[in-house]
Amino acid sequence: MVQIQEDEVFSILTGKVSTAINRTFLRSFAQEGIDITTEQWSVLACLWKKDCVTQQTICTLTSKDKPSMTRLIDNLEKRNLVQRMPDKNDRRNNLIHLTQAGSALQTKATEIVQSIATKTLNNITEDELNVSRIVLKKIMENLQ
Amino acid sequence: MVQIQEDEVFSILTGKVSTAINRTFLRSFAQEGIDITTEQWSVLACLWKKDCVTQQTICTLTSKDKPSMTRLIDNLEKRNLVQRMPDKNDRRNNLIHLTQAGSALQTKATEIVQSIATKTLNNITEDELNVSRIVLKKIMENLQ
DNA sequence: TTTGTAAGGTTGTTTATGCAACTATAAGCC
DNA sequence: GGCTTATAGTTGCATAAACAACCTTACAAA
Repeated sequence: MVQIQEDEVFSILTGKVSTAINRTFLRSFAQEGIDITTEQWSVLACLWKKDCVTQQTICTLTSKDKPSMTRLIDNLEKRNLVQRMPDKNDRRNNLIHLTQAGSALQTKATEIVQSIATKTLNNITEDELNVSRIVLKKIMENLQ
Repeated sequence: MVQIQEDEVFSILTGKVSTAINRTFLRSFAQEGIDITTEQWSVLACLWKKDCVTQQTICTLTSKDKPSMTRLIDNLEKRNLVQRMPDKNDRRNNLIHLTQAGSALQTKATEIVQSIATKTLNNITEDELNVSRIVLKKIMENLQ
């Protein structure tokens, strides 16, 4: 049995790492004059790959629940970055559509995220990164 | 430069892993009839090691900011798990003191956390874990 | 001793998560 | 067709994070 106490792995349990990354995200976006949160970015990132999908689809892609998504989309609509569209084929669905402003953010935001990733992963070797990928994948499977 | 896109490392950026762990925490505690959140647990865990410390000390240990700590302590006081005590030597300080109920949780909660850790890290080798420790440490330094 | 500054905490606002309960629409089954 | 069940989305409530602004107490320097 793996004994966990007081080490770096422990801190992932307490959310230290993710809140640190989240803070960096928020500050970097704000610094560049982009007024969105990390979570809003994660939704936009889905739409930049494939626009006009249902809220449920985005839920699955981002591992968020339906109420969270309702409110995220609410906030993105407030900022005029996306728009809810009715689906003629299934009236239960909202199709989430990027506005022009939402599309326009892609280049800049992607640059910022890339630079955060570069900074965050500085000094970490390709091998270490590959092991981490495996570990993260196993963790997600273990939590299924 | 490390190119980040669409992989497991990416998902740590989006917070997927930490929210999944957080969900597991909440459910496990609830299932065992312990009505605390992950964040409340992280505060209690500090106090179980050393009781009667200032809020600021706990902030540092948990990497949370002062307003977050004020409210966490508020909620822990509501549940009668800790108590704010005045510090005679420096009246700016609140010394946070475990109640009997707060102390009593330690054994059970520690068992639960240990079992979550075991489940979460299932199938991960000692070597992989050690690399992950290094990577997490580097990430925290990079974000410092 | 007075004044400036630093440190510990609190409060307000916005955003987000978890869960439960709810509405509306769709689809399968008798 | 009518009933049941599943799916998509919303709302309410409690908790938590980030940041800014604020109050109180301590301390150091002029």
